Amino acid sequence: MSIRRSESAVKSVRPGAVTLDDVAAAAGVSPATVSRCLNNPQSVRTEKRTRIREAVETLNYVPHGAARALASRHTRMLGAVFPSLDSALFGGALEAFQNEVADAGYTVVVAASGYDPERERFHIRNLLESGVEGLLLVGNGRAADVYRLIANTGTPYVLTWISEASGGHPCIGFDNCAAATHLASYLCDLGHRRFAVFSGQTATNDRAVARLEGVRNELQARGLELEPDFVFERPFEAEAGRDAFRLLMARDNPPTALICGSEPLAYGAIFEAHDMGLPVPEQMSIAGFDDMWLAAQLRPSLTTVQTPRIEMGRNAAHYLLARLTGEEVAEPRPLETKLIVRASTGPPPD
Amino acid sequence: MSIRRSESAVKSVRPGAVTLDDVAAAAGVSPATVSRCLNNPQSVRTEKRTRIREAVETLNYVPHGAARALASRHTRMLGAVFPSLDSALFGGALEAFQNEVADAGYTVVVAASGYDPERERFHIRNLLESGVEGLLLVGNGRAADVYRLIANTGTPYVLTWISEASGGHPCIGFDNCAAATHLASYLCDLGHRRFAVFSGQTATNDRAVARLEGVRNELQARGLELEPDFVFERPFEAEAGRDAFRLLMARDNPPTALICGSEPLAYGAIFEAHDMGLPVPEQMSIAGFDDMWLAAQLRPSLTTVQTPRIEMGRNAAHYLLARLTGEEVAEPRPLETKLIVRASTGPPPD
DNA sequence: CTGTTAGCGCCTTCAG
DNA sequence: CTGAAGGCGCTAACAG
Repeated sequence: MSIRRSESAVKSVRPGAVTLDDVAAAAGVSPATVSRCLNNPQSVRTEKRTRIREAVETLNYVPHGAARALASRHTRMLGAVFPSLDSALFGGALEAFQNEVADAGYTVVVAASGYDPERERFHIRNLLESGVEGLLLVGNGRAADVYRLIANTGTPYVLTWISEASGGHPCIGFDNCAAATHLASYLCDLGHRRFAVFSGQTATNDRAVARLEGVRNELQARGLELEPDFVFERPFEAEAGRDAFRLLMARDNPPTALICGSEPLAYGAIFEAHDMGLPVPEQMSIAGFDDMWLAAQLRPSLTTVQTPRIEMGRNAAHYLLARLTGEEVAEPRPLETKLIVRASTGPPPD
Repeated sequence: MSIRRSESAVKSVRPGAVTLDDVAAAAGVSPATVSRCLNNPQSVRTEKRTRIREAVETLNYVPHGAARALASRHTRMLGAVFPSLDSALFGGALEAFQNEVADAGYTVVVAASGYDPERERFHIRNLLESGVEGLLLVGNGRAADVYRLIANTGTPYVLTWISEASGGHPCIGFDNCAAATHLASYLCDLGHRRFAVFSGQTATNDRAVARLEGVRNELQARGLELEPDFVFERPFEAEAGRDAFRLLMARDNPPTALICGSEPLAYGAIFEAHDMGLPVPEQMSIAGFDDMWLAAQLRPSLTTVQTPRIEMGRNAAHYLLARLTGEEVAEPRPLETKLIVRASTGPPPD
């Protein structure tokens, strides 16, 4: 994360670039008229408009974003910092976000934090400096000074993947705790009484914390308990799910149901169970979180909680864009999750 | 893709933002000194440096990127346009690219084209306007005028996922044709003589074209032929792989080996074969392309071509950054691919 | 509808 | 090592 700025200056990025003045000269109008023509064509007489358009064409004029931004006080850029980008989870949200934002003539500056608060802060600062007019973040796991930094620039922001952050931050997401509770409740109803959880890293992932809490709440409400020995914190990878599953099954008196805080962990558990010859769900029910495409294709197919990742990306874009046009924007309501019951869960073995 | 620019102006993005002049006043030095202190601390006496740093802290000064870019002619932004972002394929490359770029103090502007040349052109133009100093693109499937547009701004660019584009564009990638040939050769050596290919859409994906050509070349060299009926162009989704596989197996005298131009298509084929009760590889060998994590976890595990997506992202970053510092950069050499033989391929049934 | 006039906030010579 | 001065390319009032 060390910044090595290039030692010395470099030849200008756009050496003899053609400017708006060049276009004006070529079209025989004033620079101001060209500017208008570019930003609000209707306000320019048709004849001049076509002349200007021709000049733009022949000169291959490309407006200078920084100059435009400086004068207009609009960068037309939105920023997004995701924990990671190498899966369809945040990738899907990013793609949806980008698509919406592009339709409004905005551009997306993106960064990946790797679930590291320090890197997230670094990136947020960079995005703010580069002038993003709005910011999409994931979750609420960051220090107060980061919010102060954002507030200081007056940049609108939105927290995705959660539905209510203490401190009154605008959120576009779902209730992780409730979703986990719902899943646990379903499993309890099936008759399970001993549970394991494969969780994300609670130290840097408040969604993981909430999901774990949701499970605990439900168990407690039923007079059950989640044994510390049966909770595994792991990175969100199938391989990690396999490892954890192996450890879990080596314990005395293993549980009959496993709740995974993310889908790759559940995939790994199912794969490992398969390799161990342990029948799912007959000997062990396994459930996940997110409902990626693989969940429905696996055998057994995975019971999981459907999570609105596309919707979050899209709605976050709409929210930020609305804030930028000065609209009064209502506090977004939590998005729905849906329990998708498939073949990987069933009654416990008698 | 219609642009609806917000009707009317909006209150300034950074209303009463603190400027470099404010910092200068607070620190009792000239603006120029503050600027130096920010960009080249060594050139300022230690005492003033600390005074300036304090002022920056207490005032919560955040530099104004657009102003800096306009004056210095450096936006410190790089652009990237990928076909899609909702999988670990391009997502992995993006993440690697972003990480490298961030280490150099740069920021990444990203867009997804959805494999649509028009949208790609639109996004490339937008990125150039927003001032990216370099551009990562995928493949070579675009009209000449897009390259002219880029050339006109003098922006360095690099084409990833391919190793040589006609027209002498700098490329950082691998030889899709050779990789496919290699894979086909391996299957021929196993004794297969009748092949099917599940390909990407050749109209908008030059990597898919090259892979198809690679297979054709090898077959031809062996005196074999790829029946047009056995070539399916599909979007890169498992579901599409399932569909195509069902169609394929409904044909008279189906092939004994299937080569998939992307891994999701291969996953789908394997899932469908499983559901049909068709043993893989005994009755049908199936191979893919990319070696994502699932390839090794599937049963049967997938024979596939490992593709350097992380390396491409990272190298593209290094290449562009080097070009920006004015270094003479050698034409990058093609990256390696590797045939990973697993359990989904074997000799044809007698 | 169009041209003129001032900057936007910062960097970067150039003197000192 | 530091300050003063000019301008990067464009937009946004303001007149006309």
